[in-house]
Order: sequence, then C-alpha cells, then structure tokens
Amino acid sequence: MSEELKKEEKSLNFLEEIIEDDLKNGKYKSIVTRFPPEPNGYLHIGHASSICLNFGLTRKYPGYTNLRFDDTNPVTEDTEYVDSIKDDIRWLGFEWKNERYASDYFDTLHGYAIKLIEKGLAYVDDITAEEMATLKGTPTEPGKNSPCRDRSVQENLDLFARMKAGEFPDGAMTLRAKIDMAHINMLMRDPILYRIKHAHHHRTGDKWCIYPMYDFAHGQSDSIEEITHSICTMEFVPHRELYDWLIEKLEIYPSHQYEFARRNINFTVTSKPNLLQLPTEKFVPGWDDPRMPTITGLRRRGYTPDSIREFCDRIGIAKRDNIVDVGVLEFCVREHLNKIALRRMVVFDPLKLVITNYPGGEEMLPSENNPEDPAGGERLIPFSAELCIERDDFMENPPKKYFRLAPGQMVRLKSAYIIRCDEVIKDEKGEVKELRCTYIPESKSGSDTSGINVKGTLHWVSFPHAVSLEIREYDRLFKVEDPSDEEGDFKDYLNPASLKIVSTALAEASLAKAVFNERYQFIRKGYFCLDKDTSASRLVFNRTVTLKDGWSKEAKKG
RNA sequence: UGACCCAUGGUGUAAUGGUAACACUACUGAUUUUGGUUCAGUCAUUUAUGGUUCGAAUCCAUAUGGGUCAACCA
Repeated sequence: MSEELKKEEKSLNFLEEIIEDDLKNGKYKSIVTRFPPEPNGYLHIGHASSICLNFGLTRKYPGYTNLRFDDTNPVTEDTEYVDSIKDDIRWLGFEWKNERYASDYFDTLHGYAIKLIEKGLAYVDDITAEEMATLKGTPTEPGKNSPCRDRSVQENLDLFARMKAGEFPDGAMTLRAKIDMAHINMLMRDPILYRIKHAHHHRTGDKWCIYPMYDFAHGQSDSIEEITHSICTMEFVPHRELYDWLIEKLEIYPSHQYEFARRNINFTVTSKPNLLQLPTEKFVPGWDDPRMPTITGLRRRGYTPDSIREFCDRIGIAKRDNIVDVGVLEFCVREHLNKIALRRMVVFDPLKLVITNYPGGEEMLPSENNPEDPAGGERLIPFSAELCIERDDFMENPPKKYFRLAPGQMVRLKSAYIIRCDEVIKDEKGEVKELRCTYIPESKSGSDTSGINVKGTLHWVSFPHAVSLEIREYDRLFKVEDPSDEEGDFKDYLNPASLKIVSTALAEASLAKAVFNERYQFIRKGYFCLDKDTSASRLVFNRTVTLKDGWSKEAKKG
C-alpha cells in the first residue's frame, strides 16, 4: 500500500511537478486552469486528453477549472458547437467552475488595445494583407517596417476609434503591436491585434465590427480570469514570447503558459480541417457517426466516459511527438465493458440446428447476466428443438485444434446442453443448410451428470423465440496509420469496410427489452449498445468493440 | 539553411547524478460452460560521438533524426 502510494507520487507528469513546486514554494495557494475550445467544431479524443488534464489537475490539487470559449472569430463559430462542447465535457464527467467567453471580455480587450496605443506600443496599419506579408520577411530574413509604423498616438487613437465605428470595410486596416520587424520570432514582428470583420457574432451580435486576434485574446482572457497554469499544445510554444510580452506591457495578472504534445492516435484524423470535411462532405452522415473520433461519436459507439478517462490517464502527457496505438483505447473500453456489460446471446449468421431427440415443447434455462459480477443475477432463456448457431461455428472438415461443431463432434451449448452433430443437410448447391444433432439430457447446465468433457462452448438462440436485430459492425475509419502523412488527399485512405451492416442477426428473446445506455456483451462476439436509429419495428445495435480473438490468430497459423 | 521544441522496447509513459521500470502489444503456459476474463511467465529499450564525474538515460558540447514557425485562423 505504502509502496503503491510512493509509486503514485513518483510518477508525476511534468505539469504536476511544476504545480507541486509552485504550491510548495508558495507561489500559489491554489491553482486555476481552463479548457479553451473554439466553438467551431466538435470535441474529439484529442480534446479529451486536454479536458482530463485541465480538469484532472484541479481535482488533484486545490483550485478550479473554467470553461472558456475562444470565440474571437465570428465567421466560423456557432452556438451549435457551444452546446455540443458543454454536453461532451459533462458526459466525460467534468464540471467547470465558470462558463466564460472571450467575447465577454471584448470591452476590456478594447481598453487594453487603447492602453497599448497610448503607450506607443500599437499602431493602426492600412497596408494590404499582401504588402504586410511581404514586409514580414521570412524565418531567415528580417522584415521591414510598415510605412504606417510611425503614426502619432493621436492619429492611431483616432483611426482605431473609426475602425471600431465601422467606417472601414473588412481588411482595410488592422491594429498591430509595435515590437520588432527584425525579431527572430516571426510572431514578434508587429503581430496583428485587431482586424475588421463586419460579421454577426453568436453572442455579441452586431455590436462589434473589430475582433481581437487569438494572441490578443487568449492570454488576456487567462489574465482576467487569473488562470495560473494556461496549458496548451506544443505549436503554441513560439506564441509564449508574445503572450508574456503583452501581459508585461499591459501590466496585468501574469498567467503562464505551459505546453504539452498533442496526442495522436493511429488510423484516424483529429486535425480540425480534416475532421470537419468528413461530416460536411458526407463521408460520414454526421459528427456523431460511431466511426468518428469525436466524443459524441465514441459515445454513440458505446464507449463509456470511464474508459475514455482511463485511456487519457494511461497514455499520459509529455512533450514529444507521439502516435498512440488505437489498441490502447480498445483495451480500455474492453476492460470497463467486461465489468459492466450484460451477457446476451446473438447469432449473426444463423445456421439451423435441429435437436432430433428433444421431446418437443420448450424449457426456460437460467443464464448469468455477467460472470464478472455475482450480484448481476440471471435471466431465463428459452430452449427448444429448433435452434440456430453461428455458421462459423460449424466446419465439415475441421482443422486441428478446432473446438467447435463438426460431424460427429460434441460441443456445449452455453447454459444448456451438450450436443453431438449427427447429420449435415445440404441444399442443391452443396451449401450446408441444416444440422441434425442429438442432445445429452443429463448434461444440462448446472446439473451435468454426463461426465462428458467438451472443449467448445457455442452461443445459440431458439429459432421460434428469436428476435431479429440489425447490427452495425464498425472498423477503423482509415486503412493507414497516419492518413494525413500519406501522399495526396487523406480521404483517399478511408477504409471502405469501416461499416458492415448485419441484417440477419437473431437474438435471444430478452433483447427485445433492450434499453439505451445499457451495455451488452453478445457472447463470443463483442460489446454492443442500442443505437438511436432504433425504432418500434427495428432494433439497431452498434458494435463498440470486438472481443479479443485468440482463435483467429490460431487459425491463421494453420 | 535561421530560430525554437523534441529524442528511453513495436507503442505510450516513468526513472529528477546511484540496479533502466510500468502499461499496452506480441509470444508461452495454466484456469475457464465466452478460443472472452483471470493467473503465471517470455521477448524486447536509453539516436550517435565526445566531455564532466567514483558513477550519466539524466549535466555539457557537437552531430543526426523528427516536429514547429513566414493565416487579417485558433
């Protein structure tokens, strides 16, 4: 126990180390973090990492986390996204202290801009975007000053006021910080602070026609909220210099930025422009398609919040580039679902099986709901002479180590009897149509006195009692590990077999009463959940993940 | 041809100058009325070269490799 505790203490990530230091040496008594999404898309598994990090930190240490929407670009942002983001965070199991918007601070930010102008640290520029790009220089060549750089404070104040008043069209002018056009860091070459956009904002409406840029909104919002640890991804490392510069010149609360490497997962994409194309260009029906790496997609797929949190925890955070194997995510969801899923029997590709010596009628057989959970109870499953089993579970000429059904071979039917295959009936094309079997009456589950030992146990359903199901089997969305790293368009690498619809499935009767949010394990097949496309006349199930399959590996070996 | 960031098994993450470890994967075996689960075990790691030091994954230098930066995006 104490050793376990010690281990836990030891494996702090680099941010926890920084925070523990800050707390220990009295820099802060408590910490404040924030999760700062831009409301222009749905949250994905990469965001989950950031959410778990930011909220997790203030769960572990004294303090709290704000949710702040970085809504400084009205052209791309929308309330639809605000709602989905809040929903996803809550579903993941986190609650924010304050819900804030960068747009809440537009007035303050405007004041900050004026302060900078008055200090001679910002100016209004009216050169074109092209000219500005040219004057900016390149990473290896210094830039050149804009002709507008030396305007008087008074002139700048006047021009900025007229920008705000809407006197100029989009793109006509910008407010720029006056730093150093020869700076080695391109972001310090007089970055744009404000631009003109005559656009309707989802929260401020038409109040503004000038909007702050990210660099003039994010750090300032952090400061206003007195965020102690502003955590972002590595691509913002060069921004930190500007972040600090602005805070210093504005003489406001000194928030600090820390960076970690974004988590990448193989066989999917999470970059915003790429992800956006999938639903908008109809490669998938929507953001919540179960193949999408979005939180809402994973949720519909049947992933649990616990499994996603566990995943984020396991993969940790660091600063180096990484591609996490999607197998880890699958491991986490199997681990959780194994504990909570109700076991049910479903035959996907039915093969008729008749018990020739069954007396007729039916009987109800008990079967445990979850062998991992003794408190989970049992249900009754109807058994009759007319059954079906998985077509895959029978082979006329089985290889070695095949434990399933074959002519003359015996298997156990899960929670029922041991049967022997006596006869194979084929149609005119030679396809196996039906199996004739005899059952061993004294081999009944729970009271087996037959003394017979069989290697294989099959799932089955009673044909007259069966319920028909539609099953959607999902596979990885892309057929290559890193689609955006391949030649050409990433969409060329979509997996054409990412969705397979099984419409022949027959389930045990109890599944007619399946409910949303319940997790099921279809024995020997995988984990499934009811999909929202379910209607009164049609039960639709999503396959969350398959069971680990030792046999297919064995079979491949020959 | 610049600056910045990064470099530990196949993958992800630890080890904070003192025996390179944990998890996933893969592979063996045991158990099993799910070829699942569980349990036991095996394989496999410090980018390179110098330096500092009694001692280096850790500190320093150089090289190499990967990533980022020239949006009125965030």
